[in-house]
Amino acid sequence: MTKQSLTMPPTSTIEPHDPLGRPLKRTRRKEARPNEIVAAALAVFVDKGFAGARMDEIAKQAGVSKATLFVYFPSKDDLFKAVVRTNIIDRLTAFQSTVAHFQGSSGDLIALAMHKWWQEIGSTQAGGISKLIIQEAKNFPELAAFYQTEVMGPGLHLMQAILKRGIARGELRDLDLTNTVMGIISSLLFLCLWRQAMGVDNP
Amino acid sequence: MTKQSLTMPPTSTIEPHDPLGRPLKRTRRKEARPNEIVAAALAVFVDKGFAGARMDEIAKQAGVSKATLFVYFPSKDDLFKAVVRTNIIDRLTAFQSTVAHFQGSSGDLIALAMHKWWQEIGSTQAGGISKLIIQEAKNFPELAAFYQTEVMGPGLHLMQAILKRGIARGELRDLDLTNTVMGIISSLLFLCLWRQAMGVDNP
DNA sequence: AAAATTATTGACTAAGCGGTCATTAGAATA
DNA sequence: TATTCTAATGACCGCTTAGTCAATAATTTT
Repeated sequence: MTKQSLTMPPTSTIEPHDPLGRPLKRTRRKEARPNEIVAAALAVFVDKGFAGARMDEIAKQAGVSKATLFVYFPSKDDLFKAVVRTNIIDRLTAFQSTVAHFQGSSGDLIALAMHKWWQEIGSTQAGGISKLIIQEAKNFPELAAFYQTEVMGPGLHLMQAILKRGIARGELRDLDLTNTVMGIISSLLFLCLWRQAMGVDNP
Repeated sequence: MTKQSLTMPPTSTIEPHDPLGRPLKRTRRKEARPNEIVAAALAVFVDKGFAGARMDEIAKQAGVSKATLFVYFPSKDDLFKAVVRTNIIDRLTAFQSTVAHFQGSSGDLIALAMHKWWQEIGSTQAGGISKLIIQEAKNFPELAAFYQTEVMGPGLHLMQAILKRGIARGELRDLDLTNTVMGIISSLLFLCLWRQAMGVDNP
C-alpha cells in the first residue's frame, strides 16, 4: 500500500510524477500537504538541528515552495512543534492507554515500555528530536519549555505510574521513584543520543 | 598566581584594568591573544552551540574586536577546532592516572571514578565539551572520530578494567562487561548532557 | 624625538535567512 | 465553456552575521 493511495485517488491519466509519487506540475493537494511537510521537516530538523534547518530545504524536500510552508504553518517554531506532536506526543499518548489496560506482570510492562520506545522512537528518525532538544534548548527556551511540559513531563509521569503499579502489586520493592525512572530513561536516551550524534544509520 | 603573571610582565604603572587583569585601552599583546580568544570561545561555544555562537560575542568576552579574531584564526570553523583540540586531551590523561593506581575495594573504586569524573568534568564547564561533540559530530566527522578514539574508547576501556579488577578480586559477580559499563557511564553522561542543555548553573 | 613597523579596529560588504504578499493557475461550480 | 474560488508561488523585504580592509595607534628602531 503506497502513501499516495492513502491520501488521494489514484491518478488514471499518464502524468509525470516524482520519485515519491507526487505530481511534478503545480497541483492543489490541500489534504496531503501538512503530512508531507511535517515528514520533510522531521528529516531536515534531525539532520541539521533547529537553527541549522532551512525553510527552503524543507520546502524542497516536501516538493513545495517555501511560501507554501507558511500557508500551512505560521512560523518555523510552529512547524517544529507540529513535528514533535506527530512524531512523539501522539505515540506517547497512544502508549499511555496501552499501559492503562495492561494485564501482565510489571516486569513485562517495564520491558514493553522500554522496547516500544526504542522501537518506535529511539531507533528511528524521531529519536533525533531528543538530540535536537539537547542541542537547542538554551537558544530556544520556548521550544525547550514546550518539550519539557509536553514530552518529558508526561513521559516521566508515565514511567513513574508503571513503577507505582509494580509496587502496589508487590512485584517491586519500595524503591526511589525519581531515581529509578532517571536510571531507566537515561540509558535509553543516552544510547539514542549517541547513535544520533555518531551517525549510526537508522531505518 | 594570576594568569597575567604567566603571560606578561607585571604592569608597574597605575593603569586601568578589566576584571581579568587585561588593560582597558587598546594594547598590543600578540602572545596572549590566542589563549584568551580560545578560552572565550570555549565559554561561548559551550553556552550557545556552534551555530548559535556569535563571533562578536566571543570577541567581546576575549576583550578584543571581532576583526582581531580573524587575525589569529582564519574562520569560525578553525576557531572551533582550536577550542576542542586545546581542551580535551590533557584533562582526560590527567584523570586516567588518578584512577589507575588505586588500592581500596572495587566498590570504592567505582564510586571514586564516578565521583571524580562528575566533580572534575561532568559538573564543570568541561562537561560542555561532551555536549559540543554530540552537537557537532555530524558537521565535523573527523572531530567525532578523534573524540571516539581519544576519549570514549579509553574511557570505556578504563571502566572495563575497573570492573575486571572487581571480578578478579571476587568483589563482583561475573557480569556483562560491556552492558554494565554502558549503564554506568550513560547515567553520568546523560545527566551531564541534560544539565548542560537545560542550563543548570555550573561552578 | 622622529620614523618605521605592525597589532588592532571601526566601518563596511555580501550572503543567507525567516517571513510577506500580490499574482498565478488548478479545480469546482454553474 | 465561462466563472468563481482558493491553493500555490515568485519576487521581494528587513534583518542578522561571517568575513574584509583601509585607517589607526601602540611599540620598536633609529
